[in-house]
Amino acid sequence: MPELPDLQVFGKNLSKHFAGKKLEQIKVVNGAKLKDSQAALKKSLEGVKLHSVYRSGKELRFEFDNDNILGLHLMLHGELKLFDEKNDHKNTIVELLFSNDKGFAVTDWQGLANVKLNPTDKQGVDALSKELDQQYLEEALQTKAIIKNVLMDQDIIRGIGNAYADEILWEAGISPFSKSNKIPAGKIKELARVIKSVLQDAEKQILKKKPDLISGEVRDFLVIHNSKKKESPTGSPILTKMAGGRKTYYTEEQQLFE
DNA sequence: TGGCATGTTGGCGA
DNA sequence: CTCGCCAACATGCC
Repeated sequence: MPELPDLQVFGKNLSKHFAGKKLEQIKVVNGAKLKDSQAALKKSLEGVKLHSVYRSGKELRFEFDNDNILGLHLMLHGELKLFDEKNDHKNTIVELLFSNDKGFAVTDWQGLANVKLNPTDKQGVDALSKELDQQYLEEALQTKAIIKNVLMDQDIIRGIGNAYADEILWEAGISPFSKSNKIPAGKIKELARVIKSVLQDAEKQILKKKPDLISGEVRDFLVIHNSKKKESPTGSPILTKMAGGRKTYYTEEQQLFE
């Protein structure tokens, strides 16, 4: 389950491989979760040059020269497989073949990964966008919901998942179970800064470790949401508890506002 | 060995 | 109406 920093790296690497290439063929192998038919995808995209690949929230976007955009959501277990690697792609959802005889498959054993033609953004702002600032956060946190659920709510902030929500809240010194509307302005300011720094730093770490990453995820550098670690960098025992149906990693160092 | 891990959606109940 | 929780989706991994 790649998260935002992984997707950021995938996007860059996919651009490297395929930007400027013409899409020869798009083939739907498992269309169960797709809103668009294979015919519609072919009509909109085949024969058109791929302009660029970028990330938006937890999606990748393939922007074509005719202004059509193919959105890709990998969900929990989706993977990208290049054709010039091994070719036994099980559980394929869709395949894209480009003009240089190369291409990639989107696979998912659970069948949940999906592509969508010209997706519309949810109302939330992207986690790395400049719209996500202290002021936006202050308004978004006018709710009784616990802070971790707000950070993961894609209608409020797009791109933060379970693992990075824990990392961000530890770095900001805020308990994940804090009531959002009880967090003081100073902490919100800190949180706005930390969201960016944690995500950007993670991308740097991934690029350093796996510069060509296009599938899977790198997360052994996570300091809190990491089952191999017993203590935070400052020596506090890492605790776990369920929240929002997910396992939450945190420590007593984080201040609880309620 | 089998419990755990991941995101989204939609339904339920407090 | 708001918020938290749960099931469903279906498999590989340590």
